[in-house]
Amino acid sequence: MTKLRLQKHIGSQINETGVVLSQIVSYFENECFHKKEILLSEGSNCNKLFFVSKGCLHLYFYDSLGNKKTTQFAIENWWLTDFLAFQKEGVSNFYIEAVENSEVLSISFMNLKKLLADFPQMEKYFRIIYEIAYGSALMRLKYIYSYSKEDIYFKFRDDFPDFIQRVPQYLIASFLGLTPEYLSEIKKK
Amino acid sequence: MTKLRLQKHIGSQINETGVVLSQIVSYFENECFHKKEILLSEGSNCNKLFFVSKGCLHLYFYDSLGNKKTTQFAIENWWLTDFLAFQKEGVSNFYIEAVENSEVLSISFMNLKKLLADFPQMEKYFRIIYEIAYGSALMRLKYIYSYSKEDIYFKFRDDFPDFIQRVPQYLIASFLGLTPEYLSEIKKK
DNA sequence: CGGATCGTTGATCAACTTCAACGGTCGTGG
DNA sequence: CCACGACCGTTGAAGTTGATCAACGATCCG
Repeated sequence: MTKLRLQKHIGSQINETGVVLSQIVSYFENECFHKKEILLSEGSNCNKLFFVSKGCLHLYFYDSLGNKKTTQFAIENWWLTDFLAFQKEGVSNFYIEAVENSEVLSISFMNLKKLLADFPQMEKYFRIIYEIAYGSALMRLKYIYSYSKEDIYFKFRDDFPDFIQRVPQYLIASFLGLTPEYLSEIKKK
Repeated sequence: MTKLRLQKHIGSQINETGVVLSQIVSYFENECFHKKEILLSEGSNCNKLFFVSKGCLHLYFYDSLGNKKTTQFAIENWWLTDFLAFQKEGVSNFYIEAVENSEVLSISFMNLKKLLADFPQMEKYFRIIYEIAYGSALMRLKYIYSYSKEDIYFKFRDDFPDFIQRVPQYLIASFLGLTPEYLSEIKKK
């Protein structure tokens, strides 16, 4: 049962009985996606928040030259959506696609509001989730401002060695903000 | 009374009586800093969260070449700290400095925990604050990945015209991740 | 007045991109 | 089971963006 993973994760952040936790996860829907399947398209309304219980997703958009740019990955225990669109229930500029066959829990904006109203403890959970996500976004910005692209790659490789294995190189390149060709050149050293 | 600004801001996000709101803001301390004064130093423990009620702060660090890099500004109604260090009550790698003479409300990590325990409604408030902050960090990352430095400057100038006026140019340059010289060249056009 | 601070200018240089071509691998259909 | 094409990584040459460095000007303030 893949909801167990979410239940555990919530339980690790807030103090609640198993009964309450299982009520909470009942607000979520279980969905499976195979590799390359699209969960969210540009131009469509972003009204779902995803929790990855197995597999890997990525969030990307097309820049003005038509290149795909990956800005986020999400693996097990991570949350993903186009947060900007989700917050205002608006149209998204992004795509979300499965990098691997993935199992995902999803919740609609409406149901999330309902969940937060019914279980105010969940405000704390999401406060923590956003806090961590914000912290890591800032860390990423700091890296971008601090290091050359070469160093950024090395840092990433050292910090997330499993990621390098799991995700094709051109996605890594896109995520780190450099071209596949240049990444290839860096790797030679 | 500068706490009024915070009170209003909290009131705009969560539904509470004036009485409760004024209890909430009583957890904060009022502090004033003059231009260039330092609120947080690298190497010191980051145990305070700041809310700007008047003025402007910036968060920066020194890169490996010894250049100051500004990663965040905070003006009225914004929260600022080294969130990574604050979360784990750890040592900071950043400085926070007043760009202008500023009035700030501060709260220690301990008191924030106390506040959240005493007024669980505040979890919602901070959930929203982090949600917005995270959204804007992602937007910034998207800009960095999408546009040339020239375009980033133009976007910034169009989106935050008052900022350009208020903050010296070399800080803008640092924040946008380009050199003052290059920014100068861009402006010529 | 004199110094510190900030913005500007132009020359040189390095980091990184772009483009075009090639080679390997994997999966699918014949 | 083989052959083909799609997909992905690699290579090298040429081109661009933006950084660096040094010098000069302007302004502000004590």
